[in-house]
This record gives sequence, structure tokens and C-alpha cells, in this order.
Amino acid sequence: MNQSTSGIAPPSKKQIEAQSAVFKALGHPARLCMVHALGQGERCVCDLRDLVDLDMSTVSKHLAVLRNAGVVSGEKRGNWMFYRLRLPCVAGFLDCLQKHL
Amino acid sequence: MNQSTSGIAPPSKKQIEAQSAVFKALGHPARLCMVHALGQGERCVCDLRDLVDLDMSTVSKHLAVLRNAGVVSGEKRGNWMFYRLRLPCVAGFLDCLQKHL
DNA sequence: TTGCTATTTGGCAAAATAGCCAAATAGAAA
DNA sequence: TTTCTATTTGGCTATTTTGCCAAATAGCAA
Repeated sequence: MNQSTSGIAPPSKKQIEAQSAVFKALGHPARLCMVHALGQGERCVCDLRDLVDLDMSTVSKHLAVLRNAGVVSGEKRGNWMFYRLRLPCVAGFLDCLQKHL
Repeated sequence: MNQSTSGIAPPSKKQIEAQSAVFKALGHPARLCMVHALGQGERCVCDLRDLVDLDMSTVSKHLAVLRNAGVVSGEKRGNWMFYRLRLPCVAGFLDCLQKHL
């Protein structure tokens, strides 16, 4: 037999999809590493490439995943593309993880 | 040419791995759905199975992913296995996502 | 214009993940 | 003991993800 269920409404399927896309985007070591760096300010793709030591095209695709999930945003200035963190809550959550893991 | 880099020490590779395991665990609609439910209190596997409508064995494997990442913990009482949320910061982060997505 | 630099996109093979069924396990009940 | 119930594990295929190379794109410089 099952437990009785709570009366609080769960998030919609759309919300769950959007939220899990954010988590999925952060759920890769290279992407999380880049997000950590972006937490300290904007970076160009070349900086992030040096950080994670992957092919430039791979880094670009990782950034596309983060962009599509709404985690970061990019702005082109001259030849460079600068990325910045778009979700303010990420930094605080990372701090909390640091403590509890 | 690259930007100048900050002097703040980045997290260790081990920390990055542990943190991205948490995000990866949360980065699946069914698992996130279950975590939402667990945010309101412990649930047995059968309750979670009803929630996400997947095979019992699939639910069990999803819970193993969450357990291995440190997101939830399980306790057996009688025939039932009860899972509960182990990371207090998840609920607050989900609230923040709700606002900013 | 041509050339150079930074980034993105297409395509492919390798690796990881998801979900099912069947079988194993553990504990309660008869 | 045997049986039933809840959960986990093994194994398998289908799907998704990752990361490289090559090619395309965009903007600056000459």
C-alpha cells in the first residue's frame, strides 16, 4: 500500500523540462568548470578553452548547451564572443554544495 | 589574445566531479520530479513510481543515481524503502529557477 | 580585395544513458 | 517452512551525448 500524498501542486511538465535542462547543462565537469569561472565575471571562449583544455569546437558546443538552458548568455564584441552567467542563483547553490558534499 | 585571469583558486577536480554528479543526477525530468516530491517529505519507491509512471526497476535505478550523487538517502522499514532529500539547498535553488527561467 | 583570427556548425565514431524484461534479494505474513 | 510483496540487479537494445576534425561564418586588418 502507498503513503497518502500531499495536496501541494507539483510543477508543470514544462517547468520540470526547463529546470532539468538547467541541471543537465551544469551536469558536465567541463561545463561546470566554465560556469565556476563565469561566476567571477565574463570570459571569452578562448579563455574558457584554456581552462578546460578541449577542442575549441567542443567548448563552443558546451557553451551552446549552457546558452540553450538559459544558464549563460553571450555577446559578440569584435572577433571575440564574451559569455556571462545569467542565473544569479547558481553561485549560491555551488557554495551550498561545497559545504554539504 | 586572452583576458587576464582572476587570482581566486578554482575548485579541485574532485570537487568539480562531485558537484557535476549532483547536477547530472538532477538533470533528468523523472529524477527531478521525484526530488520535487521528496522536498515535501519522504516517499516510498512505490509512491515515486506512481508519480513518474515508469517501470519499477527504472525508478530504482534513477534513485540509485540520486543516492550515489548524495542527493537523497534511503532507509528500509519493513518491506518498504523510504527515500528522503539529503541536500537542503536543492529546494531553494529550485525556487530561484522558478523565478528566473 | 585578400588574409588572418575567433567562433560556430556539420558530420562522424565512441562512450554514456535510459528503459524494459527477467531474475535475484529481503522481509512480512501465513 | 512456503508464499507474497517491495525493491534491486543483470542484461540487453535504443537513444543521447561527447569530442574530434573539417568546413563555414563573421569581423578586423592590410
